[in-house]
Amino acid sequence: MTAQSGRSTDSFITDNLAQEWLTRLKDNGYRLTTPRSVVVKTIASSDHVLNPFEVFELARNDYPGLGLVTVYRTLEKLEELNLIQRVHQPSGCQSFVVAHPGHQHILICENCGRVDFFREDPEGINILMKEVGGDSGFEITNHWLQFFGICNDCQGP
Amino acid sequence: MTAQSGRSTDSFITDNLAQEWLTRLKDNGYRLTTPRSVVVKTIASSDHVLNPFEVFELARNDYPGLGLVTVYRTLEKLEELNLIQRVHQPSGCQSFVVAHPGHQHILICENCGRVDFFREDPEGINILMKEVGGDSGFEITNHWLQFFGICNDCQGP
DNA sequence: TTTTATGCAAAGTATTTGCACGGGA
DNA sequence: TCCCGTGCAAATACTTTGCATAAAA
Repeated sequence: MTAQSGRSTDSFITDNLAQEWLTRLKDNGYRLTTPRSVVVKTIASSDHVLNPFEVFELARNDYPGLGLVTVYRTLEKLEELNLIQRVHQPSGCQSFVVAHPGHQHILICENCGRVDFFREDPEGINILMKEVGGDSGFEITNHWLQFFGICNDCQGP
Repeated sequence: MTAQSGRSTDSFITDNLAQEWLTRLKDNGYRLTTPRSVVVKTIASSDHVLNPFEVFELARNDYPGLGLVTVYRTLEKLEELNLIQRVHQPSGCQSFVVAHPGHQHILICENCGRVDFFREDPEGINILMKEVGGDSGFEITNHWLQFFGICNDCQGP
């Protein structure tokens, strides 16, 4: 897989998202710098999972002087503010994507890394959680549900 | 969390499992050596997730000369033969546990790493998979469902 | 006897930390 | 001006590879 920005055709939304993230950073006492906003815009405008090096490569198109360390440090802050979330895949768990908080679950394209989110059927999962807890003696606190597949663009002709 | 073997009181079962794994290794052209069987027995007799270093520490109790590299190489073979599976947790995905193939899903104690497995309701998931696929245009090929909680032994008094 | 497995040491890879300098507020 | 953020380089953590020796078959 090659790194792609996957920029939405409606760039107004993603630019707004980047703006919102920058405000959140500022509100939390962090400064607004050029390298930081370039990294923020790169991630906020992508609907693909990106690992730190992919973010670095993409962001360097806009700001060649960027250092990989700054990418790591920015990812750390965005994750801390719950603006991005780490994505676990069979190949590893170094990639990040725009966070979708609440009871949303991720859907990942195995070919290109594009992600989509869906709201789970809360009843089904809750029933399953009770059953599983009862059988095992565990007190269930959390769950992960995610789907893998092939997105529309990656499906055959 | 400290590494624990979590050996079952009914050690007959787990000794059998280790024996079965050693036979599988042999059938696949791998030799039966002391370091290898010590590693195999360590993992096969544990119901906790274990990372390579934890396996190393536990196995060294039985065979002090063991090298960490042998642990890595044995884990590789056991994973390849689908006898163990990698476990993904918020903290990372370096840990392994006895594999439960088929439509079984994992339940992990956030405190001690003990695992249990449960069989999902295939109907419920299939329905959800169809819904999710339809909405997103993805062709769903696989899914992950896992629960986190506190096991019986780790719950308050 | 032949060939695989082992453990050490070295090399990779991924990520974090130390530090002097530059830029934001 | 003050002090946080940056990029480089070095350090660390984790995993894999090269190689001579030891052990299985």
